[in-house]
Amino acid sequence: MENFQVTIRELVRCYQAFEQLSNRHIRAMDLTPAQFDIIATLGNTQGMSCRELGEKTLITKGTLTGVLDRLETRGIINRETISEDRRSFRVYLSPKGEVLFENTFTRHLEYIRPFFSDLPEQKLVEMTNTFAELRSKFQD
Amino acid sequence: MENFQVTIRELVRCYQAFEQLSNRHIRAMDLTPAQFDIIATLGNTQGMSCRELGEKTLITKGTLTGVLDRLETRGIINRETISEDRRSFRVYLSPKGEVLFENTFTRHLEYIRPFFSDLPEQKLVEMTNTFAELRSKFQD
DNA sequence: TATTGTTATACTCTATAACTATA
DNA sequence: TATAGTTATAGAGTATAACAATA
Repeated sequence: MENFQVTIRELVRCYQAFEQLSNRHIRAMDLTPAQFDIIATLGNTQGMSCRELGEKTLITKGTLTGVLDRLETRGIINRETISEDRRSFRVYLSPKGEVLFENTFTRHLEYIRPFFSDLPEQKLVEMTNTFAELRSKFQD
Repeated sequence: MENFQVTIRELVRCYQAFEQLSNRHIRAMDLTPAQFDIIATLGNTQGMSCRELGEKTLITKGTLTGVLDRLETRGIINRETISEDRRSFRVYLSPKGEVLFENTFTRHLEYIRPFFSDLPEQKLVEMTNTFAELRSKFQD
C-alpha cells in the first residue's frame, strides 16, 4: 500500500466523521446539507447569481435550480431579475431567510465549537495550512 | 471569524476538491461513488455481513439494501446465507466483481497517484497524522 | 457563438420507521 | 428483547443533455 493511499483514507475518514456530526445537526434544524450550504453562502452577502452560487457550493446548475425552488417555496430565498443581464437573477435571502441564517448558523457553530475546544490556536493554523496545501495539489 | 471555522472550511474544500476529481473518474468507469465504495471495501476480503459493510462505508442499512440490489443485478456481488446466523448474509464479490475490482481499483489509483507525486513521503505522513488527529476530536 | 438558467430524464442516495425472521 | 436485513415512504441530490432567452 502506497503512502498516498493512507493519506487519502484519513482525509476521507476525517471529513466523513465531521460531516456525520455536522449533517445530523443540520437535519435536526429541518434543513438538508445542500440547503444549509446555500443559506450559509448567501448569509451576510447582497446575494449573487446562480452561476456564482454554484461555483461556491459546487452544486451543478441543474441541481441548483431544484434546491433553490424548494428554498423559494419555503420563503427563505428570493430571485430578482437584474438590469445588467436579463439572462441572470440575483438570488438572496428573504427577511425570513436572514433570520433563519442568523439562527441556524449561530446554533450550528455552537454545536461544532466544543469539538475544537482542546486544540490550541497554533495547531488549528497548522491544520489549516496542511489542508490548503493538499487541496492545491488537486486544483492546480 | 474564529480559527476553527477556517480549519473546517479548508477541510471541506480539500475533501471536496479530492471528491470532485475522484468521483468524476469513478463515474467515467460506470460506477457511482457508493458502488465503488462497496466494491473497494469488499475487494481482497472473504466478504462480510451487511452490518459490517455498513459500518465500514457509513451507508445506512436501508440504503445499503438498494445499493447491493443494483450491484447484484449487475452480477457484481453475491449474497450467500451463512450457517451460523440465519438472519444474516455474507456479501462478497462475484468472479466478475473481482475482475471489476482489480480493474477499476488499479485504474483509479493510477488516476489519483499523479496528484500526490510531488509530495515527499515525510509530508504525506504528517498529513495523515493531522487528519487522524482531527478525526479523533470528532469521534472520541 | 457563448453564456445563464430552466426543464427533462433517469437514477441514486438519504433518513426514518415499520416489518419479518431469527437469536 | 434484541439484532440482521428488507420493505415502504417521501424526499432530495446527481449527472447529463436539450432548450430558451439573452449577450
